[in-house]
Formats: sequence, structure tokens, C-alpha cells
Amino acid sequence: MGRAPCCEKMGLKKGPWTPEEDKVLVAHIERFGHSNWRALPKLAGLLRCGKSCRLRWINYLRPDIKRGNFTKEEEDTIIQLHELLGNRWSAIAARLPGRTDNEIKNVWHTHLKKRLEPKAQEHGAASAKKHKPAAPKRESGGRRTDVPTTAPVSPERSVLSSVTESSMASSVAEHGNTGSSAFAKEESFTSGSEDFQIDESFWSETLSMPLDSHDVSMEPRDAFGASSGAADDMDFWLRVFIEAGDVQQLPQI
DNA sequence: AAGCGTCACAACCGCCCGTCT
DNA sequence: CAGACGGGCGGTTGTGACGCT
Repeated sequence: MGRAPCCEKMGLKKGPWTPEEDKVLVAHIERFGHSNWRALPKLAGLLRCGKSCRLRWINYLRPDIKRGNFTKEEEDTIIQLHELLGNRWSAIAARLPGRTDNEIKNVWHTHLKKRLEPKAQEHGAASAKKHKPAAPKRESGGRRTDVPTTAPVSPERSVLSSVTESSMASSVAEHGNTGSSAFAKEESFTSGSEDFQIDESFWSETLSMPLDSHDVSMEPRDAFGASSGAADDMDFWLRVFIEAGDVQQLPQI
């Protein structure tokens, strides 16, 4: 099933966005939403690919984007979630209100990975958690192999992450669209604790959150009627994990 | 002050998945 | 059921900013 490029390249602008383009995009989305990214640039009068518009909106223009440096808590959270989820940046981003997968990915590659590498060496080969550097370039085009290239994730966890990812990620995206404040519901995850510690209870909560919070934080997604199947899957897998005891095998902090 | 290396981040690319026709 | 389409994701790159020599 070959797929045409996301856009016919001719005549479409690339490179950094200008403030004018930003204004046009924001104005159009605020007014009409973004039900169809492909058509949006034409409708908005932008000489951009729909994908480019989407990326710009999600990563930069969304009203609920939290800009600025990552806090220590956020960095710790990313590290821990990366241990659990691997390079599933969208899933990690779903746990960090106001942060985008792109931003998290950048932070990981520029800061956190380096920070962890010395540790990994200290722990030596005994550490099965050692992160491989630079993933080999897409063997057979495998994004969704469910075996993250840079993080050792057990098959069970891989399944779990793939189950939880979609709903969480789309939560982020949809909230962006609606300018929702529902993000704030997850704030308790990082806020309010001076000495942020991730303990077992945290992970239990984290692992169970997609189920427990589904009715609350996923409302916008539900409104599109797209997640009921995923919820069933999550129920199923969570039961499997609980019964297998895997959920309790949380990473050592 | 100039040259160079490194860092940080926005943006692009190519692929896969789910949905629609 | 197969193919087309749109959305989304992760990996990678380009480039400006910054710091060091």
C-alpha cells in the first residue's frame, strides 16, 4: 500500500515559521478547529503542508504549551517513564502536562541521555537497563515494533505501553485542540512536592492511571467515539498483568 | 576579535496505524 | 477485502546561540 507524500512539495514553504504564519494558523484553528490537517493550510491560506501545520500547532502554538526549562521533577519523570516506556515520547508527554513529545525528545537527547550514560557505565554490564546509543536507522521501517530501540522493555511492558500510549497521546493532542484545562488534572503528578520522589506507589498509580482516569481525562477523545476499543484492550491487558504479577515489577529507582 | 566546537531546539522526513470508501 | 487517506509517531537534521580557546 504505497503512500503518497504528505503533500505535493511544489510551491509549499518549508523551514522556520514566520510570526505572520503563526498568527494565521492560530486564528484559523481557534475559529474553525483542525478537523482536517490536510485541508487546513489551503483553507487558512498558508503555503504549508498540513503536517507542518499540525506540528507547528502541537509543538509550539498550542495555548497550553508550557514553555521554558524543564524542572528537576519533570526531568526525573522523563527518566523514569523512559525506563518504563522506552522511546515512546508521546506516551511520556502525556504524563507531562504542557510538554510535547518533541520537546521531551529533545531534552532526552540533549540532557538526560548524557546524564544517564555515566550512571549506566557505573552499573556496568550487569544493568539490563543500559540504554543503547543511537538507534540503528529503521531496519524495515519499524516504528511500531513495540521493542523500543533505545530502551530495554520487556515484551509485557511493551504491550502495556502500546496499550496506554494511544489514549494518553491523543489526550494531549485533543486537549490542545480544545484548549482544555483538563491537563491540569494531571498536575498533581509533578506539583506540590518539594522533594519529588518516585516510589512504588507512584508507579502503581502511573500504571493504573490510564484506566482509572480514562473517564475523566480522556473525555475529549471519547467525544469522538474512538477509544472504547482501546479501553477494552487496556482492561484486558491490565488484568493480564495483574494476574501475572508483572505490574508489581516496577523499575528500581 | 576571530575561529571553532558544542548545545539546544524547531522542523522535516519517512513510516505505520486506524478509518473510510 | 483492498486500497486510499489522514493522523500520528519516532528519528534525524539544520541552524542559530553560546562558550571556550
